Amino acid sequence: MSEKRYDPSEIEPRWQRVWATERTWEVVNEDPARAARARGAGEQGGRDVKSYVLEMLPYPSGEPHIGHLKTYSVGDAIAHFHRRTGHRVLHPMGYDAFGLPAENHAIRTGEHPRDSTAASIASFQRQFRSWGISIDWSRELATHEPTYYRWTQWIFLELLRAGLAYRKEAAVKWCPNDQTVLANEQVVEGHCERCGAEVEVRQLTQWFLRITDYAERLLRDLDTIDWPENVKTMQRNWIGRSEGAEVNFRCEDLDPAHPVDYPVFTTRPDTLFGATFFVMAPEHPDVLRLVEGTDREAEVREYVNRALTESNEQRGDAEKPKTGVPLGRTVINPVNGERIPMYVADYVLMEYGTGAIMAVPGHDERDYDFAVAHGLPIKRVIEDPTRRPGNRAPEDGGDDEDPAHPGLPYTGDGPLVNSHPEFDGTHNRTALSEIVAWLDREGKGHASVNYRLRDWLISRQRYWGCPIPIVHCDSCGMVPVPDDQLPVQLPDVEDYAPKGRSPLAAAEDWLSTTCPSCDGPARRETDTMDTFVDSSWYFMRYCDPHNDQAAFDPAALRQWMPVDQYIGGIEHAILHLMYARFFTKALADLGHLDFQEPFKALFTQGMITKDGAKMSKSKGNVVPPAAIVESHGADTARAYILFIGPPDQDADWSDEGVEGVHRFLSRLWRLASEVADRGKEAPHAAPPQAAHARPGQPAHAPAGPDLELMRKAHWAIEKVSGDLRRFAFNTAIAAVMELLNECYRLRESASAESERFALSSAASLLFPFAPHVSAEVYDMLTGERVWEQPWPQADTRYLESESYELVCQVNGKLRDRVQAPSEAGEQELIELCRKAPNVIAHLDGKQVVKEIVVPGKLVNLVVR
RNA sequence: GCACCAGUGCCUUAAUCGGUGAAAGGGCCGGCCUUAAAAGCCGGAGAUCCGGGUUCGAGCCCCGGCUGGUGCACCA
Repeated sequence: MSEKRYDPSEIEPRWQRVWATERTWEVVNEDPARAARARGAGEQGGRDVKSYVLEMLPYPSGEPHIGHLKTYSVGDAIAHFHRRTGHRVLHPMGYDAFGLPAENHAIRTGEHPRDSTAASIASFQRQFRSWGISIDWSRELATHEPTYYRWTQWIFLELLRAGLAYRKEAAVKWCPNDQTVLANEQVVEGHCERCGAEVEVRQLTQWFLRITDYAERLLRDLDTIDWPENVKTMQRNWIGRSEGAEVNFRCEDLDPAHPVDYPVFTTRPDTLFGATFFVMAPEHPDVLRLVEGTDREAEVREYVNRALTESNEQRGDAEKPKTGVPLGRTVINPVNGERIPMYVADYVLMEYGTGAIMAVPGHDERDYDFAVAHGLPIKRVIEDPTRRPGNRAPEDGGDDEDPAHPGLPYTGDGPLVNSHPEFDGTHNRTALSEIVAWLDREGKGHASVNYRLRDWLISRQRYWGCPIPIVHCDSCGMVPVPDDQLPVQLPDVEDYAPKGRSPLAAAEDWLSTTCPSCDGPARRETDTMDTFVDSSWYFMRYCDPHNDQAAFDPAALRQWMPVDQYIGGIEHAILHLMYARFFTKALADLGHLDFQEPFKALFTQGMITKDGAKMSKSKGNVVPPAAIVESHGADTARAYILFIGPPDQDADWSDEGVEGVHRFLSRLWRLASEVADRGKEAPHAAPPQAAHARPGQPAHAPAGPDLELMRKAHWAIEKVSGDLRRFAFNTAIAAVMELLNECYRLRESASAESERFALSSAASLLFPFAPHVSAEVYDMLTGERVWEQPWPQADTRYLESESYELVCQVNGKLRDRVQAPSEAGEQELIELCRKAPNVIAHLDGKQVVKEIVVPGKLVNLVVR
């Protein structure tokens, strides 16, 4: 027998060279007129139907890790499948090159971030090529290149001109370790998302993007896109829409002639009559004014200072007892004129609503805790319809319920009580809208919607980012850099170490400039942008990557956008995916685009773990993809990572599993060489193109082992096609394994022609997952290039047969099996079943009370 | 605490509409081949988290519980 062995180190570079020299995966933009015609042609436009397949761009740091291998293996499988099902596929690659890791590396080593980033990008490029990913390299970009960030700056200025970018002083999250501010989204449980340091609060003047203007649309349009439900839910929660009312509480204590109205936001205006006190956040600007010169001042000052210096984590702990101090002032409840005492307490947040709340301890758990701790009155204003008077609440609450306030706090629905004769007895949901209407008529409040989403803070006091194109002039103030002077280039600096201000402030030559407006002396803005700004529009740049007149030509975007299939990690469910949607909507409003959502469909892949734990350098359990490619080849690495489990779920890496997949590819290759050799001895064998032939007449009607093999092959075609459409790559690969097992089982008995057909079909189906060995095997068997072949079509005649095995059940238990003709009717099937020997035995002396027939499957006789 | 997802051989996964005796790979065991081993080929053992319900029939649907994961969490 042949001594040849499956050798990926020889096969893989050979096919990679073909794809590189022939530029197989490049697509060119069509001229707009033709593109418009193609769009008009609609779905059946065949080759002209575009498909934009995109994986989230990598952050180039060090070399690619196993997560990258998974992302691009998934994306490449989809890209190949789309190509072979008649789409023009755009599948580009780029690098999210600005960011903290490169800068931190520079601080440690002095190596310029540009150099370390370039080295890392080179390593990513090398490995992506060695994995055989089908990328259109002609569109490659990196966000740190001036040719790219010039347009990032232009977009910033567009947003500024539209009033969507602004500067304000605010209490912001500050990372003491990275010495920079953070976006809300980058603070995880009070710690910096990147370095884990505990985050502090600082008052700083910072740049923001007005994403909150888009809260409603970001929420609503989630219904228009094909994304995983859990990602949509996370975005909905993050946006946090609450419907309620804004209600004014009047304070006459300072100056009765000039009362002050303090608005509060509440989702429960139906409980207004139960408000027994009023609480302000420690940051509320009026807190100190309200106590100035009173005997409360000292205590309040002390409390506010303590609250402000407390870490987020300490303050945010929901388990912490409710603290606060009285202000010695009162406000008037607008619905009943009652004067209720004012407090300052740190459980009220300045950033949400108005920074002040009405407290309804009878129907809110936090207010209840506070009232109990401070001896404040607790009033029931909503009856619990399920509660029996005198009865303890069932099970829970029986022990820890406060006997003084049975059944409180109660947050459910029910009729109003103790409120107002007009509302008592009305169901609270009805009363709610009536009370809001009444407030509105009286000018004491109005319906209102609140969002949890905050504006996006984009300033970073760091070096390695996109400079903000603004100049500060003593006479003109803040002046945007004119478009024709972009980009504002990032200068070189000596010292990257953060000192609480941007390292750019030390670049004297760069810093001092002239005002574009008055030509007087001016200083440049020294903050850089959050890297999420860079990645919020890169998918558009791919459509027109070399344009030096504009960020992109709208006509180019019309050809490719939106992205048809976006692929990336679930960790970007909120940050990147929300920001990119915001940019798209803002740019659409400014007339630069004509679509509202950037990513039509999203696939989020799960994490690869090792021994159940996240891979990390500190744990020493990283599996570098390069090592697997080296030892087993890229095809094995790619196919294994897709075979390991459903791609949207986390999966644990196993070295044995890699061996198994390698063995599978090896068996495919070996049997294919054997069959190809056999074919040479029998040159008259028909070229096995049956997979693509119309269901017409086969050369001969296969029978016996040939028929079995043909059936299995067509079954696999059907199975893999369906699995690919639903991203079930693991089961698709398993189906090809089954097909190959069948090829081995029947290799002595089936004809060379059938074997060839089955094996070339297996290679064709495997191509999206293991392109090199599939191309090799297909070439050996057919002399054709598999990627130029259309996706195989299952011949339905092989999927059904003239007879099948009918399952005969008695009382739901399998008793026998008989052959039944496919076209047999129900009565015929019942007769067949009743005649089955083992069924007769079980029917003995019993009466059949019911007959259940599932055509094509079974007959169940119910007896008594 | 709330929400979502998941529990199938030793491990990782599969099982369209509820319809056969639960499938694949790895691991393990045995056989063939070999002087022997590896590789290869052939074969084997081995599972639906627990308790109820619906049904002629439940891994699949419903209810309750247990376990694990993820997200959110003082958002008024």
